[in-house]
Amino acid sequence: MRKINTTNFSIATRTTARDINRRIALNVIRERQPISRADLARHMKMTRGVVSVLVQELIGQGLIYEGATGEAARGRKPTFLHVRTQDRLAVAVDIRFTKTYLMLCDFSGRQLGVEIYDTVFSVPEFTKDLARRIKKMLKGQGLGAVCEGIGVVVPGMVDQRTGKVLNAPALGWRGVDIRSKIAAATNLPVHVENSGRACALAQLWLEKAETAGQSFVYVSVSDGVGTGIVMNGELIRGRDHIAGEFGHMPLDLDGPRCMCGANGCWEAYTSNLATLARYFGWNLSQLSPKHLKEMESNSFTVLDLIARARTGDAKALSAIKASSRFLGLGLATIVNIINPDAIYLAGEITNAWDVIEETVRAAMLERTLTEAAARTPLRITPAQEYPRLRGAAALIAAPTFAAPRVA
Amino acid sequence: MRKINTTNFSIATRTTARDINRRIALNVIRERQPISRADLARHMKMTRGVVSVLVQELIGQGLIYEGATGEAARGRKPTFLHVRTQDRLAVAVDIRFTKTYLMLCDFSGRQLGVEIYDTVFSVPEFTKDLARRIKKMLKGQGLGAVCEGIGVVVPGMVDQRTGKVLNAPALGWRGVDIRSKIAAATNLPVHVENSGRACALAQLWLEKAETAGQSFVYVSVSDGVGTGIVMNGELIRGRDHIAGEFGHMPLDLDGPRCMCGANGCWEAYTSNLATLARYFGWNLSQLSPKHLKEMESNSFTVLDLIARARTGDAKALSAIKASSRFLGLGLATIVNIINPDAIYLAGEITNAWDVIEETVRAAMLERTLTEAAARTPLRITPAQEYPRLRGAAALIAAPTFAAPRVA
DNA sequence: GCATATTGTTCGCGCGCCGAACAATATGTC
DNA sequence: GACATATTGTTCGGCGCGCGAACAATATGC
Repeated sequence: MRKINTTNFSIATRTTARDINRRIALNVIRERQPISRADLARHMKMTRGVVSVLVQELIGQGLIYEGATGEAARGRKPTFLHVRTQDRLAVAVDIRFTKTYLMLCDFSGRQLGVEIYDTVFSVPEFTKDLARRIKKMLKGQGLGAVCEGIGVVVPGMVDQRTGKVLNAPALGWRGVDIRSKIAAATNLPVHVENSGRACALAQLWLEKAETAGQSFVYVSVSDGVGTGIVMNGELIRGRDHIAGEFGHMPLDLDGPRCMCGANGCWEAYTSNLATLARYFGWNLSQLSPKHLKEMESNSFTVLDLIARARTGDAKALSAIKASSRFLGLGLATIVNIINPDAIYLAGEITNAWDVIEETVRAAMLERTLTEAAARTPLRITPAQEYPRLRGAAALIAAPTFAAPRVA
Repeated sequence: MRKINTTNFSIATRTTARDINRRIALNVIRERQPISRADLARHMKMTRGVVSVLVQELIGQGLIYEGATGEAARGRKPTFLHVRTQDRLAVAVDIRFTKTYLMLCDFSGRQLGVEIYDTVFSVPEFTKDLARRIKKMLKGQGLGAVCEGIGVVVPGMVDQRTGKVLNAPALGWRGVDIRSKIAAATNLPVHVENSGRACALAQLWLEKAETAGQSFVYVSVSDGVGTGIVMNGELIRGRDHIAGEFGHMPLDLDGPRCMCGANGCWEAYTSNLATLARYFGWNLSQLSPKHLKEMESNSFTVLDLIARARTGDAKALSAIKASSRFLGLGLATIVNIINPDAIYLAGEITNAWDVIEETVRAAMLERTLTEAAARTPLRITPAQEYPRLRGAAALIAAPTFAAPRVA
């Protein structure tokens, strides 16, 4: 029951029906490939005649191609259709506090190359260096393949529409128009996104949909807590392109100081930093960026903490369990507000899921308003490599498959 | 950039284009009536020829009608079109702790009659009584008009899909299938919704859209805090139809006990009850339903408190300001999570907006992640009568105008 | 060789947008 | 009053497109 926006709508022209059906066909092929025209027609509940034409057009647009012929018990053998993703490339960039991650991948998300190097904080130098690396990376590829854009993930506030980094405290960037700078240096389209939303995009566009999970929240626990909201198959970006920041909802207005400047954010209770602080007895409120840098180089991570807990370190276990409880309390609030089909969980702490699940679930039950809501599926994202980078790639690949705007 | 759900989509048939355009035309007429065919064609950027046919169909369906002829400086005078709403009726029911509100209105939201009576807590008696009152109310109307359904608003958890009241503590109802009971007693279609979401529906479907405000949050501060989220012109209902409960996000995990059973919910800090409790020095944690009942009959409301504050009662002013600060802190979290185009505010406390605006804004700035976000428009809903009842009516009227499902 | 089954293509039909022509209706001007 | 002009609303041929049915292509089993 969506209301039509009478100040900004698209009427249906005589090509609209076909545009819609062609795009649906592309998506069905994408999810069920390899698939024959006849099967496609059955899934779409259309006649083979129409599907045949749709397929012809998609082939003409270079979006799909005919593969091998399949087997059939009787009758003519089907011609399999595949989405053309192998030779459509995207460059993904994930700029983080210590390291910058660079990946080349195709439109299906398959990795073709990864580079990790120390982050350069000076914007001009960073851009120049990045352009050089991308050029080199693309040269390594075969000729047929074409790079269709660069997706950039930044930890902080980003205006996806203008491509500006509003505020990325970890990098010390404020009001940096990173998109035009990289676009100018590489001569490629550039899209910029925040890390939490990027992960949600990756889940939406590059992972196999387990159920009809068209509404979900992605929660990534790392140094901070990044989140992205997907409703009805659409990433929520918001008026100022800063939507989705569950990490900074309060658990206690007078709680520990958070990186964002406020007090008692969820992030300040359940992030990796919070967990380590709890273990080592640090006062999170007094940690300066300098301390953080030292800690990174110190290189004792939550993964190490989990290992200690597994070998019987009671203090480690209690630090992890405390963070898990806060994790669950935050998830309960997400459930009360969004009531999503599922919540995806990522981050180092999920490696201890067998240890913490019970605590997380119990905490959720403490604050969810119904028992059914407390049973919201929690899906641990399998140690999929580089979710942020995959999200950056999804920024480039998604427009090819997105639903056309209608009404 | 919406992803197509490949397990549940609608292909475009040869009538889809017209279905879409007909519905768009209906909505444009609705928002700009009276309007001529020629004007409609200009607004829709279609030829008059097509619009003429669309209009003919809408008239045939009884959705619009031709009115008077308008004036034109030169040339043939236009025939004005109007949406037929006067003789399409809806019954709205708002069941609350002390009183039940019953309203008859047309599809434009115009009130034709209101009845207020003591709430009957026994479900069979309530139903029987309600059916009798509705029958009588409808008899009072002219013959031509037809009632197309009953919208029911319940304070608590409601599954809109099944029509069941999951848990309404104020009424003591749990697992009551109120929809089929009322439907059976009245022989009319019944839709049930939670109060916060109903208010959001009313704002979306029955109020003139000030801007292209297709994404907003409605916050209603009364005994509790009810909220509804509208994203891209669609009310968020969620997997279990309990989405939108910002009222129960925590401001402090160890804060005062809330009606919902958890501690430190936003509601427990900024609701009318919380404000009054602050003024009278009550301990909210220890208030039983019985106390609440007494307080209601006591009939000292937040409106009285505001009056006292205006006449110089410093204690009253400080109680109001304290609630306002918590209101702003909660709004900041809403902004960080949803980043809506606007937030609509309703409830008694908005009558003191001139007094509290500064406090609310300052509190928002404390926790919003960017300054732009802190400037999210706050729209005080003009003392529109009975927002819940209007939402109940919107439940019945909305399907007539909603966008058709495509792709 | 023939019946049968399945895939993929082609074609007539009717729906619906598009553009243009046309009818209807008004105002101004000579 | 005749005529030019302007605007609204209708009609009609052209063409895009889904739909159903017929047909061609291609396989298996007897």
